[in-house]
Amino acid sequence: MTGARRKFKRESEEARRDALIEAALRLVAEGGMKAATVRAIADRAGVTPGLIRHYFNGKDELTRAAYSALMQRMTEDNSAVLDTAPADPQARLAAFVAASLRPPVVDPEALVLWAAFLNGVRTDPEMRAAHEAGYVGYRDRLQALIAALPRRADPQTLRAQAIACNAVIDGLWLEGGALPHAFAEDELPRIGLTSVGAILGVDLLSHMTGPQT
Amino acid sequence: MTGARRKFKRESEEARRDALIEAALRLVAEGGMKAATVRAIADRAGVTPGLIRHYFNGKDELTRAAYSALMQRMTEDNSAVLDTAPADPQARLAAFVAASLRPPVVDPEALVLWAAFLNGVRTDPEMRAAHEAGYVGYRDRLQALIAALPRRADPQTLRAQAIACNAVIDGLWLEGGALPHAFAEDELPRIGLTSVGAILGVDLLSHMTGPQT
DNA sequence: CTCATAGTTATGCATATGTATAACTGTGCA
DNA sequence: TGCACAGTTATACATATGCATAACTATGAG
Repeated sequence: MTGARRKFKRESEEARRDALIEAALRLVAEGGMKAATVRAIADRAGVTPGLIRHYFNGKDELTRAAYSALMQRMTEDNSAVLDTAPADPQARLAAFVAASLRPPVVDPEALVLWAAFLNGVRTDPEMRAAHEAGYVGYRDRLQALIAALPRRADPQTLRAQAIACNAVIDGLWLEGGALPHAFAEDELPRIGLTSVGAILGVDLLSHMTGPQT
Repeated sequence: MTGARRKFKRESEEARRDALIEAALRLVAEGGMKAATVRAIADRAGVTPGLIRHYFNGKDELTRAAYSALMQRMTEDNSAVLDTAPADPQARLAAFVAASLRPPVVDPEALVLWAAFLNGVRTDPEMRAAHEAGYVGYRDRLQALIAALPRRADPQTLRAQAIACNAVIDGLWLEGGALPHAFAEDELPRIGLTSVGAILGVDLLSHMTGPQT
């Protein structure tokens, strides 16, 4: 056996960071945080462990970067629906709620990732900040959609209703990820529209469109 | 320094197993699965690491036992309410739903534990079985309460509605654990009763009782 | 009181993990 | 072409982790 040194190709910083983050997320999704060791991550990304330290100050920083990327991806998936949504406020809200309860937002892998990072989010201030940002961003969008409904509601109840609707949606999102086979096609969006409609006192179910555009 | 051997007291098998399980759960709740090492668990339980192997075949078995204990405790907390619940079906269901959305069922620590064990539940067949048992147990109780309501509903929609209500409740349970400060006193039960009532087409909110008996 | 046994501790080991450091090499530039 | 540097690899190290084994001792039976 010749002790031949491994061949390699130089890549841009962005490409390498993305590859490492993606490898970390995949490993976490497959086997929990425990499975995402520096060696496993490097192997999955096709590099050697030392390179992680070249692009990140340590494993913790890579973990934080991976979580930020996850949050960003999820919020993007979700808000993209508003670009093609109709103008009618009620239909618009219905589209947003339904999109939050369908793939790719509802996804077993996303749930596992969320759970795996939960403790870090509690503990690490930076991860906590990233989480808060993503959470309030989503809730603000939801609240804006609710505020646009043709009805009268004072700011206080508006905010309370936004929290309530967000809770129902988040909860159903969790259930959909945890028990993918328990729900029939479009059953989750239907439950969500029923519940959110009940909280707001409007009918959203009739505005539900078929499976994503 | 005298190499004095540590003093110890003999305990019953049950006491030792309980202590080790409790120590493991506390550590997981505080720092995730990663924090629950054999040494840390033994230290927290006031014994030395070797003893874990005396009472469990390995760390995995202790982990499984801890999860089973957790599931058992949670389902007990929840079903205890039915013992003192009123006889009227509607009030009975309302009491059950509300209890599921109040402490001690809703609890940040419980959520963290749930998340920490999620990957193991997916992976390990035994943990999966324990989870399924607890889940269907809860859903069956809920479905029985729904079936007792004075209205007509065929078995198929009954089951679908039970799943939907369960999803809403679970979701709100999650939110309550994740954001303890986001909800006012009894706001979570109120949201839950509103949503479940909407799904079933009955009024549950008027049957809500004050904070737990 | 004696003593055997099972509960408990102490020690050691093989492996895994994160990180530091040095050696190598592909790549753009003069 | 040749060179210098940043990207990449290889190696080493200190510590942590789960597990095995042997030594010890609290406790109950006789």
